[in-house]
Amino acid sequence: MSALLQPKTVKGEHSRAAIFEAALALFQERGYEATTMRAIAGRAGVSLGSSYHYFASKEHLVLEFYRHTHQLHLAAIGPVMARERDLTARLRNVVRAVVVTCEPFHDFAGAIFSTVANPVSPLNPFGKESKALRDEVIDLYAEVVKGSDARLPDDIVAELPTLLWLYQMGVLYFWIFDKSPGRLRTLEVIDQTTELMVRLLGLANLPVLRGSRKKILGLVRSVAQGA
Amino acid sequence: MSALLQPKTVKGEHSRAAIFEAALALFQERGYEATTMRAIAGRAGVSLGSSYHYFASKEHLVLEFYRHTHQLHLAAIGPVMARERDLTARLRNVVRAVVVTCEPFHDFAGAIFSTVANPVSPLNPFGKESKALRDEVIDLYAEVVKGSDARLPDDIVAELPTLLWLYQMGVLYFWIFDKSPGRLRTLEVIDQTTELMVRLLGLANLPVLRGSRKKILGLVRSVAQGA
DNA sequence: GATGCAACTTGAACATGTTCAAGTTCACGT
DNA sequence: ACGTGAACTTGAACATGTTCAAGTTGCATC
Repeated sequence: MSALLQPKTVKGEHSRAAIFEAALALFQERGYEATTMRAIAGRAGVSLGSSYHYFASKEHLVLEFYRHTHQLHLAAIGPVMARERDLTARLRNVVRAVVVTCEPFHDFAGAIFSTVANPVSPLNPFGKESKALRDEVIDLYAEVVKGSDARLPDDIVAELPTLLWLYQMGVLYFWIFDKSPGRLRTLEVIDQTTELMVRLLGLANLPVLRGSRKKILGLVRSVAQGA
Repeated sequence: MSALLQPKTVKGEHSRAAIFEAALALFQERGYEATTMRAIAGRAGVSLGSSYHYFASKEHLVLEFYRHTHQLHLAAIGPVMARERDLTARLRNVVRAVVVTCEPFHDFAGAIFSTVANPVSPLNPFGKESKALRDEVIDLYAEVVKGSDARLPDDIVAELPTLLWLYQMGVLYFWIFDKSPGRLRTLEVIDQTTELMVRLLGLANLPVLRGSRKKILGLVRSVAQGA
C-alpha cells in the first residue's frame, strides 16, 4: 500500500486537506494519543475509511505534519538566509527558527517523537518514506554552509550538512523535554552549541586535531548512511 | 497504579517469572509487535488479567527486559573490569560487551527502542521509572573511569559517566540499524569512537581547547538533567 | 445519452492493549 | 475450626487503529 495518496480530483484535495487540518487541530487540543482517527474523520466531515484512503496510518499524518512544519521553517528563514553571511549567525538563526516554528506544537511533539524515532517504522528519520524530507533538510543545511563566508576544507563541507541535520534532531529532542518558560534553555543551548561547533571547525586544521578529523568525518559518514 | 508489582508470595513470584520468560521467548520468536498480551499469558499459563497484575503494561515488560540485559552485561564485564586498567581498553570492552550481550535480541530491539525513547512515557531514559536502572548504568561508567589508570581533571571526571551513558545509547541506536554480518560495523565504530574520545580527553588541557572544555561540560550537564 | 472506469466514500468487522468488578486461595490470628 | 483480609486470578467488556468488500460519484469516450 502506498504511503499516502495524492488526490486526483479537487474533491479529493479538499478531503485530504480537511483530514490533515482536523488532525492538526485535534492534536493541539487533545494531544496525539487522545486524538482518535474517528474524531479526526468526524471533524473533517468524512468517514473513517476515507481517512485511511488518504493517509495510510495515523503515523502518516505525523509525516505530513513534519512536511508542514518544514515549510513553515523555510518561510521563516528566508530573509536571514538571504542577508546573513557569518556562519555562526546563520546556523544560530536557522536552528532557533526550528524551535520557534515548532513552539505551537510543543505540547504534543513529545508524543509523536517516538513514532519518528522508531527504527522499525519506514517513517523513521533514516527510513525510506522520510527520505525526500530528510534530503530537503540536509540540502537546507548545505545552503547554510555554502551561503556563508566561512572557508572550510572540502572534506568537512561534504559531511557538515549531514552532521548539522543530526544536530538539529538532537536539539529537537532536548527541546521536547524543555519545560523552561519560553523554552529559553533550548535557545541558550542552541547559542552555545552553534558557537562551539564553528569554533571547533576553525581548529580542525591544527596539527593535534588533524588525525582525529579524518576519523570523525568517517564516523559521521558511517552513522549517516545508517545500515 | 504502580509500575510493576513485586510478588509477596512464592506463587506470585512463579507467575511473574513465567510471564516475563514467556514474553522474552515470544519477543524473540515473533518480534515485539506480533507478540500479543494474550499469547504471553497463554504461554505463561496464566490469564490475561494476571499479566496486568504483575506488569502494568506491555511496555513494562520491556523495562524488565532492560533490567535483565543489564544483569547479563554486568556479569559479562566482571573479569575485564577487575583486570584491565587502561581507560581506552576498559571502555572498548565494556561497550563491546553491551552489543554482544544484546545480540540475541537484535531482531526485536528496534521495535522496542521507540517505546524507550518516547519522551511522554515514564519509561523513557530520562524518566522516573527508569531512574534506578539509569543510575546503575551511570555508576557503572563511573567505575570504568575510576578503575582506570587515567588521570583526568575533576570537572571532567564529574560529567564523564553521564556522557558515556549517553554515548552508550547512541551506540545502541547505531547497532539497531546495523545489518552487517556479525554486527562488525558496530564493533568497528565502538573501537574508533572509544579511542577518539580518550584521545580528545587527553587534549582537553591544551590552551586552544580550554575555553571549549568548560562549555562542553556545561552542556553535558544541561542535557543530562533533561528538563 | 449510455457505458465504463477510476476516484472516492462508507461503516461494519476485526485485532489487540487495557480495565475492572467479581471470584478464589491461603496464611494467620483467635 | 473459623473468620479475615491481602494476594492472587479470571475473563468479559471496552477503546481504538486498521482492513476491506461494497457502494457512489463523476468524467471521458463512444
